[in-house]
Amino acid sequence: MCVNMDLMATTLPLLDTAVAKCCAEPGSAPLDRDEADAVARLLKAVADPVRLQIISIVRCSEGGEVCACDLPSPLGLAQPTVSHHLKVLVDAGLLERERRGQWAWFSLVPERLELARRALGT
Amino acid sequence: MCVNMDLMATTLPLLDTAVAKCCAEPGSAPLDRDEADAVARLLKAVADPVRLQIISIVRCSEGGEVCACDLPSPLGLAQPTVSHHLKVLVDAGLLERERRGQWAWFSLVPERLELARRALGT
DNA sequence: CACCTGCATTGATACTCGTCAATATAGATG
DNA sequence: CATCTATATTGACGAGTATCAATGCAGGTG
Repeated sequence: MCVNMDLMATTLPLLDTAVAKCCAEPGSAPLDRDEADAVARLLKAVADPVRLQIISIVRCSEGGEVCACDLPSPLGLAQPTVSHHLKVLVDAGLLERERRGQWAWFSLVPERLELARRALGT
Repeated sequence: MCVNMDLMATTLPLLDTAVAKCCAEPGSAPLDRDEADAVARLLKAVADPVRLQIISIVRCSEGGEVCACDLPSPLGLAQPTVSHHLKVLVDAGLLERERRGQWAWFSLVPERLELARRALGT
C-alpha cells in the first residue's frame, strides 16, 4: 500500500522530536545533525519554486484537489517534470495522490504543512 | 552600509505579496513563477541541515547570539564552510551580523523567520 | 611597523537536482 | 487483444551548491 512505510516509520518520530527542538528556548539543546537532516528533507521539498506553485494551485482550487493533467500548462513545464515534482511532494508527505481511472488527483496534507511551519519556530 | 540594499528593495515587496498569496483560499489566484521564486529563495536558505543547526544554536544560546568562532567545532565543519552558511543566512535576512573587534556575532531576525513560516500557510 | 588571530573570499572538486526526450506502465475503450 | 490516453520512470545533460585548502583581509597586540 504505502511504498515508504519503512522510511516513514524510522524518520517520522525523529522528525517530531526535531521539530519540537526547533521551537526551543535559550538554554535548551540545539538540533543535532541527524535531526537537522530530517527537518531539512521536509523543508527542501517545499523550497522549490515549482513545488510552491503546485501547492498554491492545489490550495486555490475548488475542492482542494487538482488533476495532474491540469498542471503542465500553467506551470510551463513538460509532463515528466511535473510528475517528478509531484512525486517529491508526495514522498515528503505534503501531497496525497489518488488515482481515478487514468487520472491522478492530488490534495494537500495540512498536518504535514503545519509540521514544516513549526520547524521554523513557534 | 547595507550591501544588498538594491536587491532587498526589489525583492522584498514581491516577497510580501507572494507570502500573502501563500495563505490564499480556494478561488483566489495562485502564485506565479516570479513570486514562487522569491519565496523559494527564502526557504532554500532554511532548507539545509547545517543552516538549521546554526539557527537552532543561536536560538538556544543565552543572549540569543553566537560568535562565529564557536560554530565550527559543534558543527564538525571547517571555518570557511561555516562562514559560507552564515553568509547565506545573512543574505536571506534571517541572521544579523555584528562585528565586535575581531569577532563576528550573529543573532536571529524573528520577523524574517515569521515571514518564512507564513510562506507555508496560515 | 611586524605579527597574530579571527573572519571572509577564491578556486577546485564532487555531488545534488531540475529539466526534458524517450520509453514504460496503467487504465479505459473499441 | 489492439489501441489510445494519462501518468510514471529512465537516462542524460547542465546548473547549482556544499565542502575544504589556500589565500586575503580586518582588527588587535607587541
